[in-house]
Amino acid sequence: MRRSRAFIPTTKEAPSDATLPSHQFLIRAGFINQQGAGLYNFLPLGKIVLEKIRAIVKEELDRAGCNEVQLSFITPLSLWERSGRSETMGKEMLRIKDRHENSFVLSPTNEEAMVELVKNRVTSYKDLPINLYQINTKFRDEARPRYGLLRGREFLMKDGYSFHASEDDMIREFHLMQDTYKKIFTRLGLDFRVVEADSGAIGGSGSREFHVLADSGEDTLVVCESCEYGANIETLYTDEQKIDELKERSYEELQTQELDERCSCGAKLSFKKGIEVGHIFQLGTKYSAALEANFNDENGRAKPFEMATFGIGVSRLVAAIIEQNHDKDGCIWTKSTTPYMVNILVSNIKDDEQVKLGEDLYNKLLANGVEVILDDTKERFGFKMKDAELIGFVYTIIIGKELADGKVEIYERKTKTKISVDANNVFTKIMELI
RNA sequence: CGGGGUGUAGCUCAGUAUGGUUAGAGUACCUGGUUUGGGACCAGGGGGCCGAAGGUUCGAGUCCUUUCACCCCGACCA
Repeated sequence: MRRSRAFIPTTKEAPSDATLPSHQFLIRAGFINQQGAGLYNFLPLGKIVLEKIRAIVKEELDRAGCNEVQLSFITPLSLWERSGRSETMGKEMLRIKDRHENSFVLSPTNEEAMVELVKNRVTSYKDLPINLYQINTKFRDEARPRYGLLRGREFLMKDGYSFHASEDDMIREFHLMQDTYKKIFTRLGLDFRVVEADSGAIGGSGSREFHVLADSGEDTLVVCESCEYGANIETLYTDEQKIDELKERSYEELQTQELDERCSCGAKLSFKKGIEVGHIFQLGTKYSAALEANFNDENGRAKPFEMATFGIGVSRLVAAIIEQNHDKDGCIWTKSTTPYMVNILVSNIKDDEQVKLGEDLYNKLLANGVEVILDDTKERFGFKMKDAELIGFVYTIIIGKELADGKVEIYERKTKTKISVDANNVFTKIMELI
């Protein structure tokens, strides 16, 4: 992509109502813009990032044997009346009527629809297990949307549902998905923790949340400084007062807070803030029984499916990545999520030598499958650098005044370091880095 | 859903108390010129139904009524 042809509306100032870094930077850098309360448009850069995350999620799930489907976003209200959630979900479900006065709902989640899909189509234990998922728009009419993409009303979510002949098999799948989710968040380049979200009813392992660690997270976690252990304070403590008191503390205050308890591995525990980006849950037969979705077991007896459900907040991840990876100048994308891996900055487009090298390099990188953008605008050096830092490309190749000595620079956004390399070697060097 | 707040140029905001020329600034944008390593400079220019509707008045961005939208704190939620 040529910057001169790209729709990337960057601004020096953020709208006054954006408070979080991810919200401010994603808007300033031209990734998203707000359409209404909790409603966001994805501009070209935001769309690229969203698709990259989606692709990684899909790849890992498919590898784990899941089937991608796409359910209708609009669902008949009757489906929700049968499960009882028309009542329990209340106003979060946005209801609409068609021209025939039939009532529909914008899908806030899809347990019912997935059960309906499988019911009477998967009828034998021989066809189980089966794991279906989709990456699709959800709508929840939140009382108070906020924090940009972190809590929107319309959002992109991966929701998966598995069906099993036995509880044991369902638990096996649960652990498989837990491992798969770890792979996904690791590939995204995130510092995350898997925490127990429910230590009660279903025996301690029934529900796990995946949290991206970030100062601005809404959830307070206790994590081990050595092993993988982590827990949400809402489930760790039974004392409501203690939970409320901890919730009110800022990130800085929590950092200095000493914990009396120690992890079972012996290491120290500390408080962290987290953004929930994934949740896996053992459902049992709650929905299959309610909707009479049965299969025949070895003895030919009808039994409701054992089920589990698995969610990832895809659009929320876009913001979570930036909450964890930013500085005062803007976004710092991870290698697997950057909208472009390489930004070629031609410092002065009136300098024919600089332009020629920029064009050659651009074409060569394109030919080698590198995600590259060529900043061929007529802006000055400082403007282009600020823009590159705000957007957060992983690498920027600076073609500028040092070209007179046959040198160019490779700038790494994360560390803000520049290394000088021979113009002849820059292609080889950048291919090594990416 | 309870409490508080804000709507004026693409964006950030003045102006509203005490109604009174043609509604301002910065930034962004356009034109020309000078610049070219950290969001340049000079000159010129375009851009507004002052959220919407109704009312008071000779006169409304400013006062009154209604309404819509958005934000913040809380409750709720994954």
